[in-house]
Amino acid sequence: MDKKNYYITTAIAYASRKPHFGNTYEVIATDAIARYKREMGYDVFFCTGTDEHGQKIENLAKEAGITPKQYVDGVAGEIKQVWDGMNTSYDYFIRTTDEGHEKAVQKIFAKFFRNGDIYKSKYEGWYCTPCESFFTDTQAVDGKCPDCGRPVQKASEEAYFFNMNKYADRLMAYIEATPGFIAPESRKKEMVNNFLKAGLQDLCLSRTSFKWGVPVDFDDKHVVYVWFDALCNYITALGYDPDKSYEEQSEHFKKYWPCDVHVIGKDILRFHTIYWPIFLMALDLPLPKQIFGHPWFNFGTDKMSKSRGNVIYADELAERFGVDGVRHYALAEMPFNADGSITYETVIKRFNTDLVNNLGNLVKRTLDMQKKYFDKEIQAPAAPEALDAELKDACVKAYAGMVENMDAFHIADAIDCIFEMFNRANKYIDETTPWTLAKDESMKARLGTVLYNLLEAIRWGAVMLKPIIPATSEEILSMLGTDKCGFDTIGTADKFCGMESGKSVCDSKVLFARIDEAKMLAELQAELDAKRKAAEEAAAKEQAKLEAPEKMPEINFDAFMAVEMRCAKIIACEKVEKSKKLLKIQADLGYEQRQVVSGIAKYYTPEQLIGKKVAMVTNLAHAKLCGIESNGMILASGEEDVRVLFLDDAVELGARIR
RNA sequence: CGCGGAGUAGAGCAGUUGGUAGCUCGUCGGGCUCAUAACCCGGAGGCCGCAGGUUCAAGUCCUGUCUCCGCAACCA
Repeated sequence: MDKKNYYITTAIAYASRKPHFGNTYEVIATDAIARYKREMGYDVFFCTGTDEHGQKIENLAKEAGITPKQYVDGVAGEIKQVWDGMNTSYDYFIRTTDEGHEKAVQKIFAKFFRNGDIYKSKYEGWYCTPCESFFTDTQAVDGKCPDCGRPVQKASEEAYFFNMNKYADRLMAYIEATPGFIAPESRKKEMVNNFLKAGLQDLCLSRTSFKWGVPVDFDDKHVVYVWFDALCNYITALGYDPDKSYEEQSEHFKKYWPCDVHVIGKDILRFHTIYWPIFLMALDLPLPKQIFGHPWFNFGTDKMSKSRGNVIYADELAERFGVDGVRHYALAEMPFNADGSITYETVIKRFNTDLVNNLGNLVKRTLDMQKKYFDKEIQAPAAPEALDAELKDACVKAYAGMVENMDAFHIADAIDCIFEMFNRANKYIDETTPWTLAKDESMKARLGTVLYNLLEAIRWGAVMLKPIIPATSEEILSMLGTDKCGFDTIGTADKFCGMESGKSVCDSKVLFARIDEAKMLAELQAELDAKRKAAEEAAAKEQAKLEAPEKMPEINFDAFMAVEMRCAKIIACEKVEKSKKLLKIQADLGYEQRQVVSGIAKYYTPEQLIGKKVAMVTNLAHAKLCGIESNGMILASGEEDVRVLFLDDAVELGARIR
């Protein structure tokens, strides 16, 4: 192999709805890395795509009155459009509904079953449709999903399970032996301490409760679990053939697998650092070299969410700031290890400061002087001075810093290095005062040299910006009239001579138009308010719908009477440490005392409860919550706004309630 | 005592192996006029969460403590 290969992926986007700015960040960041690696001489394969199966999509399609396939075709198209709009240079866009992918997933599943990694058993638990997740009794009784808080349904189904523990030790050894496998480092500890050391549970890999998924070909009641289906994209996108060993795979596959880096959101690290490597071990394939869990963008200090009406879309931002305005903001503003924050104010500030004032103005003032003083003709750098070396050094330093940071995925720091160099160039103009030189005919050679150095510095900067804002980079280089565009034309002091004297530059253009901050902020704020209002109205509508709740199956009188409810007086109550939701309650039933743990800490303080009489279910199976014994249940209403059912003080302790 | 991260100028952040506390934005003042009221220079503004300790010397090491965040657990 005479070329270094580099395989990089994003997580595939779930095709339930259009991705917001936070989702789009991942693709932009991955694109910047992919472009950077290409410039560095790697043969890069950059893969992204859409995850299109699952009950949630089946439901959304049903609501829309179309088939799931029609639904995902629409959304996948929308996602692709956003990715394309952001000028992302993916080499392959995979959809999990692609025939080749589905076939391969079926074969992998069957192979696991043949090899004994998957066994058939029975699953009983609670299922949250939006989250596509099963929960055990201890996780989700009382009917709510621990992740999203929405109701879960009781589900019992025959299912296929993957024997995780068979590979846990090997995975642990791999993680320990591969520094940087989980990045950033802090995430590694979370995964190892919380999951691997605690012991893995076997993962349920099939579903029978809905149809929209890859069917298990030897047992067609089942469809494959969406996460399994989705993770496989990383190898099916390379044309993985489950019937062959690694050595027998296609040249294309072997060229790029194992993957160099999976860029993913920090929220799905568990799937990528635990389940995915284990699946690969079961396939006898080499493991990816690195999983990079990037942080998320918040809106100010809040999470972006549709219900809050604060969702920002990349393409809408691009209408105001241009594609490169959005790319630059996303890449420059996101810290490496902590969540980033987007506000309209910072978007405008960064745009004006970096792109308009520092970069755009530098290019324009330099080109305008070249035109004014030399009719655009590039002069030979014939009259050097000590000052010139400082500018040259700044360029060399910027390149070295950019490379170091990009290699570590510290994209924002890499951008800082580049803009610091532009800053130095602006200062150089002040130091050399070309307009003064222009007044003295004898300084003509010096003036030509100064402008040459400036043009060259701009060329270096433009080349360095290729991975970040490719369209702008290209535009600057074309204005300079140069074809020296690659990383190989910059980097060391001896290469500070790419501009060719005798050639001409082109007319300057305004690269980024200055934005009136107050004016646009007012516009954007008005839009945001409108969105908020719409979200509130939608929520109100939703609320109105709830007046006719879904009916539960009828039960007979005996079934109802099987629930023993009695009046109890709360005699002591305290918060459960380490828990946001739980109160530990001692209640007196008259004939005995009970300890009950209740998840109402958000709504009641202990003082509000002590001395009150409440309705208690007394024959509920006891359980442990956060390690604390609970023997009963305090009745309360509501899901979002919980209210305890207090009883009239006249009710006798221990009195049966029916 | 479940695991881990963070608390530094008005805001957002850097501070590597302990040795005069920096950057960006904002703010105040000055300079320049090639340029998109852009560019350049300078000032003000911090007892580096709190309390102890080690040291000639601590944002940086140790101990304790408070607060915030992530993961896990969790609404009987």
